[in-house]
Amino acid sequence: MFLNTIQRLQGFQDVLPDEQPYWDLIGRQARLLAERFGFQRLDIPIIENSDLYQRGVGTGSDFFVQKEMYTIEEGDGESITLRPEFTAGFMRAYLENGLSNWVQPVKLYTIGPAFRRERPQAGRFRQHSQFNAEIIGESDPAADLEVMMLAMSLYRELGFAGLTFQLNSTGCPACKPTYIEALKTFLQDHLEKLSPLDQERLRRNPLRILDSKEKGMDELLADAPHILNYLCADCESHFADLRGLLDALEQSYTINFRLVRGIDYYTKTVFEVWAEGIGAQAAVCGGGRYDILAEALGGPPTPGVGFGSGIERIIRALKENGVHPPLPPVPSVMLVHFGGRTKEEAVKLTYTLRQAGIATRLAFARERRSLKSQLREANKQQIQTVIIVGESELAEGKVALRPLTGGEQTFVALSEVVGVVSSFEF
RNA sequence: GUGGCUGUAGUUCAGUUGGCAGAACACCUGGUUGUGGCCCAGGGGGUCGUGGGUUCGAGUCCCACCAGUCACCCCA
Repeated sequence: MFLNTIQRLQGFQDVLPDEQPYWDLIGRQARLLAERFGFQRLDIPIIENSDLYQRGVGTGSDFFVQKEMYTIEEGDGESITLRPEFTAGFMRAYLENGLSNWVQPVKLYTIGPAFRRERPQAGRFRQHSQFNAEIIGESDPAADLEVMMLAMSLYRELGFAGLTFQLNSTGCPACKPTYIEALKTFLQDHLEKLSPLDQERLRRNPLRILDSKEKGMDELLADAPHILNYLCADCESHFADLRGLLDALEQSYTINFRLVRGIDYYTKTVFEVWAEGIGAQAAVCGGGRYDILAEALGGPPTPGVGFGSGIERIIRALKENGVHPPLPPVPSVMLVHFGGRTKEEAVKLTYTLRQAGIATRLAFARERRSLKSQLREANKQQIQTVIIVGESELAEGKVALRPLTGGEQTFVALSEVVGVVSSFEF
């Protein structure tokens, strides 16, 4: 490498050709399934007014969350932010474009990059890509089921096992505060068992203690109050209905009362899909219901539920599961030549073949280049048939067709090349 | 923001008590006019992450910084 060349930013990645088959596979499968489930594509800007994410994510959420956003203060006083997630932007687009006047609910999906300024680690990058699906305008638990099953179907179709649903309810403004008080009271009675870190969490965001990784917390939290015992009637029946639907589908899930969200706008259902063997970041998908988000953005009360799934983590899980994507097609034929008039003829034939729909590679050479060198190139490119445009063949108005997959070299008239090559089954 | 581990060719890595910078693979060229793969020969490519220090001499020892990686914090 040359000295002082500009390098990639920390936490950003190049996706080289070798990796593209994974992206193609996942993108194709996600679009296919989303549309089979009746979701329509919505793409939103990568940059939005900072207020969207500050209000959406909530100033009452963690201060740290905002520190991890890429926010740019423009010279004219405008503040803009690279999207750290999709949900707030989807709700903004729903409100702004009058989607509440469409047949309800509206089912939308997208796929694209999101940005978070955090320290990279396994499966976490500063730019990552998400497949995102949302159902807006519907409070039926069947909508929760729908997005959950879309996520699960994607992973199944991609062909890996070892997946589990983690399911919980986070309540609503009517019942969540009561639960938080009960949890606080319990923890304060056991303050001496809390690490300094968890004592800090207790002050800042007590729910977060539930997914604490500090020692001894498993035992302590086993006796802690569970939110499911504190749900209001509405939240309780919603959760019961969702469980009933999952049972009816014979879709297994694990109730995880320690599954929490760090963001304010979540209500009722929260869920994740965990995959085995991808390190500390086991979740390939996280989602939930957000019935109070629309109001936080200044809109009318509008229920919503959805999930986001990190593509990089899916790829990581696929590799871990030994799933290999299909390889991309390579050019079927390659034109080689010896410069001069043979080069001109090779160039003409190349574009003629491509117009006929045949994937064609052209040998490049500023000077006369040995046939050996050109054939070596063709071999490495896994070309199936080489078309040799040589002086002697050209003198008879022909070219040589050399199959690299075995078989005899043949000679074909220039005018018949397209027809003959088209008849091959590549 | 915090901590562990790791930084030598495009890649994976070796490099002895401090003494001329290496291998494999990959890439390029050639092996008698223009015939691939296998084989053989040759070639290009490195401020040894960066900067300082110790030393006659540092890839090697010391310090700082940077980057990668894994974990924590946080996780939309």
